[in-house]
Amino acid sequence: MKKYDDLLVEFKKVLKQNRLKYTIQRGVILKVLFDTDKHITPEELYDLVKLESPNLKTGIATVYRTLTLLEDNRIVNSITFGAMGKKYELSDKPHHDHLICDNCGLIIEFEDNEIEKKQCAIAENYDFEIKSHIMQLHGICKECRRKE
Amino acid sequence: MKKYDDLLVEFKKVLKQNRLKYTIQRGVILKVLFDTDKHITPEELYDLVKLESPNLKTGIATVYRTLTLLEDNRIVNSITFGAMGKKYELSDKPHHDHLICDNCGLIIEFEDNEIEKKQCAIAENYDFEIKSHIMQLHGICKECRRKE
DNA sequence: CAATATTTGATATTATTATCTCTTTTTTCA
DNA sequence: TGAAAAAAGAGATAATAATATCAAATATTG
Repeated sequence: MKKYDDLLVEFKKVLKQNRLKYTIQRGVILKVLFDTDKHITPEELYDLVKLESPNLKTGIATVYRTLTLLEDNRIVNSITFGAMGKKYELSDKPHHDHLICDNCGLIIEFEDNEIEKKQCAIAENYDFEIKSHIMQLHGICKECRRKE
Repeated sequence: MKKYDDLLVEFKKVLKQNRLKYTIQRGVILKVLFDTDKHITPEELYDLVKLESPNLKTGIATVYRTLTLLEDNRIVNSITFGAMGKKYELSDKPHHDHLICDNCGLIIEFEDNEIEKKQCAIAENYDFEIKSHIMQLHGICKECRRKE
């Protein structure tokens, strides 16, 4: 887990590279993401940002825009739930994928190097420059199966 | 590729299993999906349904509902594009995953048995009953890289 | 500090889902 | 069978989520 300062430095570097500007709003959003250790919806993040700096009057649009920006630059990643929206998390952990229980919403994280390698090989095969990937295994967790 | 009749039988079986009803609207939506061989948005599907049976006055809500129903039962699958919506396709091809160009939207389909096996092993390890999975490799395609 | 480019918040627009009443399909049982 | 009765679906539309637009405000550059 990176410290917040490192994360901020990385964010600023990314901004510079893309000729984008560092703003207080972007800083606050990153801070809140750093302080939150679970997957979070844009709406939840918006509420936390308002708590963190009430006098800033940050708009919801800025939250969405910043999340997209952070995701494009692999600083956060998201997972999509069938119908109902997306949840975001910082990418500051080693890369991992997700097992998702379609019944109760439980999320289990895992990583697998072999699969990662295979993915690279596939991309190479199609002459694709791979930037990121999404892998989600959907099903029913142990607990939910027990209840049925 | 299955024939439409087989597909319809499968659909009706699924409906029965879930104590759901077969309706003309659902039939038409399945038919249009069958006749369309590329990924399609709900909006596009809606327009095609109106063409297919103009006198039925199918509502857009029914299209969304039916897509969700079909997806829950693995008869169609969808891919999500970062910001802008989802696209659907019939699952009647052998299972495959997607390479997606984040620049031009190109979709390349591929399959890989080794990865599939590895996924099953992971699910088993966490005592998860796996129902489906999503794997997307995002990046920039050959053509787009050439242009840059 | 001035010039330039980018970001922001407010709000309009679009996409998707929820609600509610009326129909249609399925089931029940004479 | 074949009418009800029961259950589920449909369409219209309201509500919510997410994105686009645009004028004013804020960063960056030199």
